[in-house]
Amino acid sequence: MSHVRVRFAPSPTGFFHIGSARTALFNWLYARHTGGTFVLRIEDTDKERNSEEFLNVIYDSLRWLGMDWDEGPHKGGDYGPYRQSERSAIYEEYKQKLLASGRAYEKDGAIWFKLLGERYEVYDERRSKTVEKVRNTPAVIDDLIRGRVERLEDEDFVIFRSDGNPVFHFVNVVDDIAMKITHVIRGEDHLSNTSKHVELFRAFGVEPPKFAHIPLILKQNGPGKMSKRDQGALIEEYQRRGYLPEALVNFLSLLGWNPGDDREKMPIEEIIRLFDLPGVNQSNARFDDKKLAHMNMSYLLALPPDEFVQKAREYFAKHGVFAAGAHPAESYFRDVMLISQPKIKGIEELPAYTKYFFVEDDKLVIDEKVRAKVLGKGDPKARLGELIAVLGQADFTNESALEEAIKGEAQRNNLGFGDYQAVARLAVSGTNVGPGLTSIFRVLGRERTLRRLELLRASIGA
RNA sequence: GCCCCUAUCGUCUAUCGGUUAGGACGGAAGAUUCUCAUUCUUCAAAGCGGGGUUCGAUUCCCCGUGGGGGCGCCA
Repeated sequence: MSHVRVRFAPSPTGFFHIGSARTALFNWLYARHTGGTFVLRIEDTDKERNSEEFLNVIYDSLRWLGMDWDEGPHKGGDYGPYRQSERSAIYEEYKQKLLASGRAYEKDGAIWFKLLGERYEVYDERRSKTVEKVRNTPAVIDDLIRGRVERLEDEDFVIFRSDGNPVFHFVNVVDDIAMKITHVIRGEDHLSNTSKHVELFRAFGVEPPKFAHIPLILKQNGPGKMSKRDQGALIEEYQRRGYLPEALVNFLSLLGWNPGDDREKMPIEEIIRLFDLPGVNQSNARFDDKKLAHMNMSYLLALPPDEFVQKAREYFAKHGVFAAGAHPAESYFRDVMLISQPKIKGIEELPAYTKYFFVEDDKLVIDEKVRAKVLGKGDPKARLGELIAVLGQADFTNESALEEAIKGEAQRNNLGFGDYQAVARLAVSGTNVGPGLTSIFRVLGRERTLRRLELLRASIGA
């Protein structure tokens, strides 16, 4: 097969939609799978909404997700420029071709594409007016996912607005020709438009590329496809919330595609190796944030310690968790994060989950409901006293030594570890959930652990 | 209104005519664990309806129905 060239052609709207990300991903995967070229082209013909900021949203999101482009902005290439707003001369040239061959004409100040065939008039109910139609033969769309699709294009359509700017259908086709695109992989919402595009390719005397219309992502609740307003629709939201891009990419790759067996969690190299267009589903997929969250947790648990701590550090910094000048020591922060890693489902849980590690002992906030519950049974004051006594000599650098020490004390009093766990946890963390108790002890250290135990004991009335 | 695509557990999906219809998320129950989470075990849960084709249809075809999309001087 000749060299594959695919493109992702977003328009800068200020958002990066999850559906766009999936379209980009399938293009990128196909390019990487075939050793082809992934082109990034910016469709910014609509001058109303267009700014550097909006462009950066696209670049940032693609980079964050790990989709590097081979040609495009910041990269260059032999078929530039890669922003449609800079390609006017090329569009003008192609417009002249159509004008010269009689396949375009002017009407109402706009330039229209002319279909071939006998003309007739018919009343259009939807637009409630009479329109001119053409007895055309159906365009044949050779789709790698849908198979052969025929669709009749029977009305001339505008290719240049009266303000002189070309429209989407025209620039899309011209650029695909000029950039020698071999495979057009895009959402199914473009399938009906494809007949226009095929007509244009033919009018330019060019064989259309292979098409692959991928299923859409439907909103989780309610009818219709996912739109910007829907919960979970924007890539930047996942970025902000500390999702792992590898997890999001893995999840997205499985929305409308699968490797043909039961594998789900796969490294990107594996996905690239297995991905192919004929394996893409034909029916739309409903978004499922629970499954994404699970995938994210799965990746989080498997993250090497250094990387996990790095992610946590970035998240804390980005969200200003620590007041300026109040950053904890690096090794302490690391210890806290690493004992929390196996317990959480997402990076975003970390600040709340670990907050008691970063307050002064006497400023520890105790959850009142938990306090009432824990102190309401047994003899908490006695247990705290026993703990304080035994922990005075224990080795705080060794979690199993701590555990043995507490178990030994429990045995002497005919009790179990559990009789100490809840009250001790309340004392050091102010809550009833968290990392292993002895992990908390080790990280807090003897001095702070004992102080917190003392503080709680002192607060309990005789 | 016209046109196009589509249809397996609640959700994502496997099955390339013959299976006790499999897996995952979510749900339920249980086990493990110092809490929580993880992990493990078990359970409930599906072929939209009607016609064909065939010895045999979830699988192929047709018609309904449901779902989705398109029909701009938006992209």
